[in-house]
Amino acid sequence: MRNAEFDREQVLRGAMAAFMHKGYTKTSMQDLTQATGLHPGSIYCAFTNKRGLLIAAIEQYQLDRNEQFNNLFGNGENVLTNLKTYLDHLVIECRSCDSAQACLLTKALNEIAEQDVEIRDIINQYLQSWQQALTLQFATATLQGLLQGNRSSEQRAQYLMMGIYGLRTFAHTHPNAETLQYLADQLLAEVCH
Amino acid sequence: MRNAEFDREQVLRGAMAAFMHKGYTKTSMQDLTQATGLHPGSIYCAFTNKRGLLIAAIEQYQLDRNEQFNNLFGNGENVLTNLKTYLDHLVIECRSCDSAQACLLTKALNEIAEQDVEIRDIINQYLQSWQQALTLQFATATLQGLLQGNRSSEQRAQYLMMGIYGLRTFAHTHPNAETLQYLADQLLAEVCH
DNA sequence: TTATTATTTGAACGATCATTCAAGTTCATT
DNA sequence: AATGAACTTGAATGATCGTTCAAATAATAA
Repeated sequence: MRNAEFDREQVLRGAMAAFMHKGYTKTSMQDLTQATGLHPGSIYCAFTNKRGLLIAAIEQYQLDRNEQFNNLFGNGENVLTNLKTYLDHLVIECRSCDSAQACLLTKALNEIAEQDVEIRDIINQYLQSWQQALTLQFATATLQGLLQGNRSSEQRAQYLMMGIYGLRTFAHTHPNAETLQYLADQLLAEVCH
Repeated sequence: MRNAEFDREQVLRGAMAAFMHKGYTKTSMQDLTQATGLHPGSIYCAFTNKRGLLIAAIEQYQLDRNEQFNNLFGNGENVLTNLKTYLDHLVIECRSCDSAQACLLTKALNEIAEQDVEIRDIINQYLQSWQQALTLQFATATLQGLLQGNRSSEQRAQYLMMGIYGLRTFAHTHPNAETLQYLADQLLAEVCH
């Protein structure tokens, strides 16, 4: 017997970065051997093929994002304050124009959703669980009497998801920082109304 | 001397469809010869290379969309009615899950914005002019006293653009028709407030 | 008609792609 | 120490990629 020598998380974060930078199709195995530090044979041994590496990278991405999310919203603070912080972080991320600004889930969804049903379903499942986590936050805020209006928590979460998707795409068009911040603030105000 | 035999618009619409279906990188020249009816040599003679064909297809896409836009908003009707119709059409387009649902501008922006500055700038210019057309509609509506609140027309247009981007991505996650329609209605209500 | 110039054709090209595999290496188990 | 199963290595593979080009064709100008 023998265990793998590489650090799986480190390898997947390298692959994540490569996929986010160039997109799935344009990222070659040569790029991936460089990004992961693994030789082709090792990648195929551990992840079956390039597609398997993408799926594993997407899973790791979701795990990382989930941890961030829980760290922020699990602090016992006011839900609305946390939402504000959450969107502010998003704006900062969108402003730093490096490739890590992209969300791997939506990037892959846009690129290969129509070509690969299995990957599309995996991504949709992750996005759905993300939306449910937001729904839960809105439900908590509702119980605390922090929200106006009579929309359901699910409706608020759906609208916020739509807004986050939109903000990310809007950021690609290179607006100035104030515009992005304004849109985020407007979105938050709308979703709490 | 001799003129080209093919119908340029027809060729570009075929290329558009291919690029929207598979994305730029995944669309092979073989796909493009089939989609356009042109042989490789003719494509290279007319559009320099695959990239040139994409640029021409993007231009044609913008021309087509622009014509649709002007046909709708140039009818002299109430601006808000037209905006409602506009978003309803968007929802229908998002619901029909065929590849034409995607916006070629945002699809290409997502895929190659970071890799190709020139194409990114071209797309951004078209998206900007689209936003300006919306700004003009909001300005008209403001003059007619149709809008509440004191936000600028440009701010409303930016928010609507963000919403449209978001709605398209959200549609990729396959929500039911009512959810999409709800989000569109909510977006319109918000942007007019 | 003839000369000229542009387009069309489609086979061929080198480059690069994802993938494979046989040989070498390593480590838990015996 | 010996065994054997699992991982690593990296060159090699066939397939496919975008692109080229010389020959054939067509249309305009002289």
